[in-house]
Amino acid sequence: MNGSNQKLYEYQSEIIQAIGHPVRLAILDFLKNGEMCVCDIARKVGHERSNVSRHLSVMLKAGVLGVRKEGLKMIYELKTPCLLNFLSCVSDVVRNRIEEDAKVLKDL
Amino acid sequence: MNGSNQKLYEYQSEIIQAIGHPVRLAILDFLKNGEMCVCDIARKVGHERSNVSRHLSVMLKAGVLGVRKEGLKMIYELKTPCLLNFLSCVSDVVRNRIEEDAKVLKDL
DNA sequence: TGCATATGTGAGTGTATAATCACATATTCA
DNA sequence: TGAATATGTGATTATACACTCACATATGCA
Repeated sequence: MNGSNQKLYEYQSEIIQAIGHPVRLAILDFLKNGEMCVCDIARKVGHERSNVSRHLSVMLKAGVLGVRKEGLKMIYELKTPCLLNFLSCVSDVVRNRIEEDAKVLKDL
Repeated sequence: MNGSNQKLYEYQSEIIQAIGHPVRLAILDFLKNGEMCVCDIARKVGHERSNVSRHLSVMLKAGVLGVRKEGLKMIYELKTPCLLNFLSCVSDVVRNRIEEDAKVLKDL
Protein backbone atom coordinates (compact mmCIF):
# COMPACT_ATOMS: atom_id res chain seq x y z
CA MET A 1 0.00 0.00 0.00
CA ASN A 2 1.55 3.25 -1.12
CA GLY A 3 1.19 6.64 0.55
CA SER A 4 -1.31 8.22 -1.82
CA ASN A 5 -3.66 5.26 -1.51
CA GLN A 6 -3.31 5.52 2.24
CA LYS A 7 -4.41 9.16 2.11
CA LEU A 8 -7.37 8.31 -0.14
CA TYR A 9 -8.52 5.59 2.22
CA GLU A 10 -8.39 8.05 5.09
CA TYR A 11 -10.49 10.61 3.22
CA GLN A 12 -12.99 7.96 2.21
CA SER A 13 -13.28 6.57 5.70
CA GLU A 14 -13.96 10.05 7.07
CA ILE A 15 -16.94 10.35 4.73
CA ILE A 16 -18.16 6.84 5.43
CA GLN A 17 -17.89 7.33 9.17
CA ALA A 18 -19.81 10.58 8.74
CA ILE A 19 -22.85 8.60 7.64
CA GLY A 20 -22.28 5.46 9.72
CA HIS A 21 -24.42 6.31 12.71
CA PRO A 22 -28.12 5.54 13.29
CA VAL A 23 -29.06 9.14 14.02
CA ARG A 24 -27.18 10.41 10.99
CA LEU A 25 -28.82 7.81 8.77
CA ALA A 26 -32.19 8.96 10.05
CA ILE A 27 -31.23 12.53 9.22
CA LEU A 28 -30.17 11.55 5.70
CA ASP A 29 -33.43 9.68 5.29
CA PHE A 30 -35.38 12.82 6.16
CA LEU A 31 -33.25 15.11 4.04
CA LYS A 32 -33.79 13.04 0.91
CA ASN A 33 -37.29 14.60 0.83
CA GLY A 34 -35.82 18.08 0.79
CA GLU A 35 -33.95 20.61 2.91
CA MET A 36 -34.79 21.13 6.57
CA CYS A 37 -33.81 23.29 9.53
CA VAL A 38 -32.12 21.92 12.64
CA CYS A 39 -35.18 22.33 14.80
CA ASP A 40 -37.36 20.25 12.47
CA ILE A 41 -34.68 17.58 12.11
CA ALA A 42 -34.24 17.40 15.87
CA ARG A 43 -37.98 17.07 16.36
CA LYS A 44 -38.26 14.27 13.80
CA VAL A 45 -35.23 12.37 15.02
CA GLY A 46 -36.16 12.79 18.64
CA HIS A 47 -32.82 13.92 20.00
CA GLU A 48 -31.51 17.07 21.67
CA ARG A 49 -30.88 20.03 19.43
CA SER A 50 -27.26 20.29 20.50
CA ASN A 51 -26.63 16.66 19.70
CA VAL A 52 -28.31 16.90 16.30
CA SER A 53 -26.32 20.03 15.61
CA ARG A 54 -23.12 18.12 16.20
CA HIS A 55 -24.20 15.26 13.96
CA LEU A 56 -25.02 17.76 11.23
CA SER A 57 -21.66 19.46 11.54
CA VAL A 58 -19.90 16.12 11.16
CA MET A 59 -21.69 15.46 7.88
CA LEU A 60 -21.20 19.05 6.78
CA LYS A 61 -17.47 18.84 7.39
CA ALA A 62 -17.32 15.58 5.46
CA GLY A 63 -19.02 17.22 2.48
CA VAL A 64 -22.14 15.08 2.67
CA LEU A 65 -24.45 17.99 3.49
CA GLY A 66 -24.73 21.61 2.45
CA VAL A 67 -26.19 24.43 4.47
CA ARG A 68 -27.58 27.94 4.04
CA LYS A 69 -28.83 30.53 6.48
CA GLU A 70 -32.39 31.77 6.40
CA GLY A 71 -33.20 34.22 9.15
CA LEU A 72 -32.82 32.45 12.42
CA LYS A 73 -32.68 29.05 10.84
CA MET A 74 -29.91 26.99 9.32
CA ILE A 75 -31.27 24.97 6.42
CA TYR A 76 -29.43 21.73 5.72
CA GLU A 77 -29.66 19.78 2.50
CA LEU A 78 -28.32 16.53 1.09
CA LYS A 79 -25.38 17.27 -1.17
CA THR A 80 -24.58 13.81 -2.51
CA PRO A 81 -27.61 11.95 -3.84
CA CYS A 82 -25.43 9.04 -4.96
CA LEU A 83 -25.09 8.10 -1.30
CA LEU A 84 -28.73 7.11 -1.40
CA ASN A 85 -27.92 4.39 -3.95
CA PHE A 86 -25.39 3.11 -1.51
CA LEU A 87 -27.94 2.95 1.25
CA SER A 88 -30.10 0.69 -0.87
CA CYS A 89 -27.07 -1.56 -1.32
CA VAL A 90 -26.61 -1.57 2.44
CA SER A 91 -30.25 -2.55 2.77
CA ASP A 92 -29.51 -5.54 0.55
CA VAL A 93 -26.75 -6.59 2.90
CA VAL A 94 -29.10 -6.18 5.84
CA ARG A 95 -31.70 -8.32 4.08
CA ASN A 96 -29.15 -11.06 3.34
CA ARG A 97 -28.03 -11.10 6.93
CA ILE A 98 -31.53 -11.38 8.27
CA GLU A 99 -32.33 -14.20 5.84
CA GLU A 100 -29.20 -16.07 6.85
CA ASP A 101 -30.02 -15.63 10.50
CA ALA A 102 -33.50 -16.98 9.79
CA LYS A 103 -31.96 -20.01 8.05
CA VAL A 104 -29.75 -20.71 11.07
CA LEU A 105 -32.76 -20.51 13.35
CA LYS A 106 -34.69 -22.93 11.15
CA ASP A 107 -31.89 -25.50 11.30
CA LEU A 108 -31.76 -25.50 15.10
CA MET B 1 -38.98 8.13 13.82
CA ASN B 2 -40.71 4.84 14.55
CA GLY B 3 -39.17 1.74 16.07
CA SER B 4 -38.71 -0.37 12.96
CA ASN B 5 -36.93 2.45 11.18
CA GLN B 6 -34.73 2.85 14.22
CA LYS B 7 -33.75 -0.81 14.00
CA LEU B 8 -33.04 -0.55 10.27
CA TYR B 9 -30.79 2.46 10.83
CA GLU B 10 -28.89 0.52 13.46
CA TYR B 11 -28.35 -2.44 11.14
CA GLN B 12 -27.28 -0.16 8.32
CA SER B 13 -24.88 1.78 10.48
CA GLU B 14 -23.27 -1.44 11.65
CA ILE B 15 -22.50 -2.32 8.04
CA ILE B 16 -21.33 1.16 7.18
CA GLN B 17 -19.09 1.32 10.21
CA ALA B 18 -17.71 -2.05 9.18
CA ILE B 19 -16.24 -0.49 6.05
CA GLY B 20 -15.50 2.98 7.46
CA HIS B 21 -11.88 2.50 8.41
CA PRO B 22 -8.75 3.13 6.32
CA VAL B 23 -7.35 -0.35 6.84
CA ARG B 24 -10.68 -1.98 6.02
CA LEU B 25 -11.04 0.12 2.87
CA ALA B 26 -7.59 -1.02 1.85
CA ILE B 27 -8.62 -4.61 2.44
CA LEU B 28 -11.78 -4.16 0.34
CA ASP B 29 -9.69 -2.58 -2.39
CA PHE B 30 -7.46 -5.65 -2.49
CA LEU B 31 -10.32 -8.11 -2.31
CA LYS B 32 -12.06 -6.62 -5.33
CA ASN B 33 -9.37 -8.39 -7.39
CA GLY B 34 -10.31 -11.73 -5.87
CA GLU B 35 -10.20 -13.75 -2.70
CA MET B 36 -7.14 -13.72 -0.44
CA CYS B 37 -5.82 -15.32 2.73
CA VAL B 38 -5.17 -13.37 5.91
CA CYS B 39 -1.40 -13.59 5.59
CA ASP B 40 -1.42 -12.07 2.10
CA ILE B 41 -3.83 -9.32 3.14
CA ALA B 42 -1.73 -8.49 6.19
CA ARG B 43 1.42 -8.31 4.08
CA LYS B 44 -0.22 -6.00 1.53
CA VAL B 45 -1.83 -3.75 4.10
CA GLY B 46 1.26 -3.62 6.24
CA HIS B 47 -0.32 -4.32 9.61
CA GLU B 48 -0.05 -7.05 12.23
CA ARG B 49 -1.78 -10.31 11.46
CA SER B 50 -3.82 -10.18 14.65
CA ASN B 51 -5.03 -6.69 13.86
CA VAL B 52 -5.95 -7.58 10.29
CA SER B 53 -7.73 -10.66 11.58
CA ARG B 54 -9.89 -8.47 13.79
CA HIS B 55 -10.71 -6.09 10.96
CA LEU B 56 -11.70 -9.05 8.81
CA SER B 57 -13.94 -10.46 11.52
CA VAL B 58 -15.72 -7.12 11.83
CA MET B 59 -16.54 -7.13 8.12
CA LEU B 60 -17.40 -10.81 8.22
CA LYS B 61 -19.83 -10.26 11.07
CA ALA B 62 -21.41 -7.37 9.20
CA GLY B 63 -21.96 -9.58 6.15
CA VAL B 64 -19.61 -7.64 3.90
CA LEU B 65 -17.15 -10.51 3.49
CA GLY B 66 -17.39 -14.24 3.13
CA VAL B 67 -14.79 -16.79 4.14
CA ARG B 68 -13.83 -20.38 3.48
CA LYS B 69 -11.14 -22.62 4.87
CA GLU B 70 -8.41 -24.07 2.69
CA GLY B 71 -5.89 -26.10 4.62
CA LEU B 72 -4.14 -23.79 7.03
CA LYS B 73 -5.49 -20.70 5.38
CA MET B 74 -8.70 -18.75 5.72
CA ILE B 75 -9.66 -17.30 2.36
CA TYR B 76 -11.71 -14.12 2.52
CA GLU B 77 -13.75 -12.75 -0.34
CA LEU B 78 -15.89 -9.71 -1.03
CA LYS B 79 -19.53 -10.65 -0.68
CA THR B 80 -21.24 -7.43 -1.72
CA PRO B 81 -19.92 -6.01 -5.00
CA CYS B 82 -22.48 -3.17 -4.87
CA LEU B 83 -20.40 -1.63 -2.10
CA LEU B 84 -17.78 -0.89 -4.75
CA ASN B 85 -20.24 1.43 -6.52
CA PHE B 86 -20.65 3.22 -3.26
CA LEU B 87 -16.93 3.66 -2.91
CA SER B 88 -16.82 5.40 -6.26
CA CYS B 89 -19.54 7.73 -5.02
CA VAL B 90 -17.45 8.40 -1.93
CA SER B 91 -14.54 9.17 -4.21
CA ASP B 92 -16.73 11.80 -5.89
CA VAL B 93 -17.35 13.41 -2.53
CA VAL B 94 -13.64 13.36 -1.82
CA ARG B 95 -12.97 14.99 -5.19
CA ASN B 96 -15.55 17.73 -4.55
CA ARG B 97 -14.08 18.45 -1.17
CA ILE B 98 -10.57 18.74 -2.53
CA GLU B 99 -11.76 21.05 -5.31
CA GLU B 100 -13.59 23.26 -2.85
CA ASP B 101 -10.56 23.41 -0.61
CA ALA B 102 -8.51 24.43 -3.63
CA LYS B 103 -11.01 27.19 -4.43
CA VAL B 104 -10.80 28.52 -0.88
CA LEU B 105 -7.02 28.57 -1.13
CA LYS B 106 -7.18 30.43 -4.41
CA ASP B 107 -9.39 33.15 -2.92
CA LEU B 108 -7.06 33.86 -0.03
C1' DT C 1 -34.18 48.25 23.77
C1' DG C 2 -35.89 43.94 25.73
C1' DC C 3 -37.36 39.27 24.94
C1' DA C 4 -38.05 34.92 22.49
C1' DT C 5 -36.23 31.66 19.24
C1' DA C 6 -32.59 28.93 16.66
C1' DT C 7 -28.15 27.43 16.66
C1' DG C 8 -23.51 26.20 17.90
C1' DT C 9 -19.84 25.04 21.27
C1' DG C 10 -16.93 24.16 25.72
C1' DA C 11 -16.73 20.95 29.62
C1' DG C 12 -17.53 16.65 31.64
C1' DT C 13 -18.68 11.67 31.58
C1' DG C 14 -19.41 7.13 30.06
C1' DT C 15 -18.75 3.95 26.36
C1' DA C 16 -16.73 2.04 22.17
C1' DT C 17 -12.84 1.21 19.18
C1' DA C 18 -8.10 0.17 17.54
C1' DA C 19 -3.66 -1.58 18.24
C1' DT C 20 -0.30 -4.50 20.50
C1' DC C 21 1.45 -8.49 22.91
C1' DA C 22 1.20 -13.08 24.43
C1' DC C 23 -0.82 -17.29 23.89
C1' DA C 24 -3.97 -21.16 22.34
C1' DT C 25 -5.68 -23.86 18.49
C1' DA C 26 -5.60 -26.10 14.03
C1' DT C 27 -3.37 -27.89 10.06
C1' DT C 28 0.47 -29.59 7.24
C1' DC C 29 4.54 -32.11 6.51
C1' DA C 30 8.94 -34.47 7.57
C1' DT D 1 5.16 -37.50 17.00
C1' DG D 2 7.29 -32.95 16.69
C1' DA D 3 8.30 -28.62 14.24
C1' DA D 4 6.52 -24.98 11.39
C1' DT D 5 2.86 -22.16 9.71
C1' DA D 6 -1.76 -19.62 9.73
C1' DT D 7 -5.18 -17.87 12.36
C1' DG D 8 -8.00 -16.17 16.11
C1' DT D 9 -8.69 -14.32 20.83
C1' DG D 10 -8.06 -12.58 25.89
C1' DA D 11 -5.97 -8.73 28.32
C1' DT D 12 -4.36 -4.19 28.34
C1' DT D 13 -3.92 0.60 27.05
C1' DA D 14 -4.60 4.76 24.56
C1' DT D 15 -7.65 7.23 21.86
C1' DA D 16 -11.96 8.67 19.77
C1' DC D 17 -16.89 9.25 20.00
C1' DA D 18 -21.72 10.28 21.61
C1' DC D 19 -24.44 12.46 24.71
C1' DT D 20 -25.95 15.92 28.10
C1' DC D 21 -25.89 20.34 30.31
C1' DA D 22 -24.94 25.07 30.54
C1' DC D 23 -23.95 29.02 28.15
C1' DA D 24 -22.82 32.36 24.33
C1' DT D 25 -24.16 34.28 19.94
C1' DA D 26 -27.24 35.81 16.31
C1' DT D 27 -31.57 37.04 14.40
C1' DG D 28 -36.37 38.68 14.43
C1' DC D 29 -40.09 41.17 16.48
C1' DA D 30 -42.91 44.02 19.77
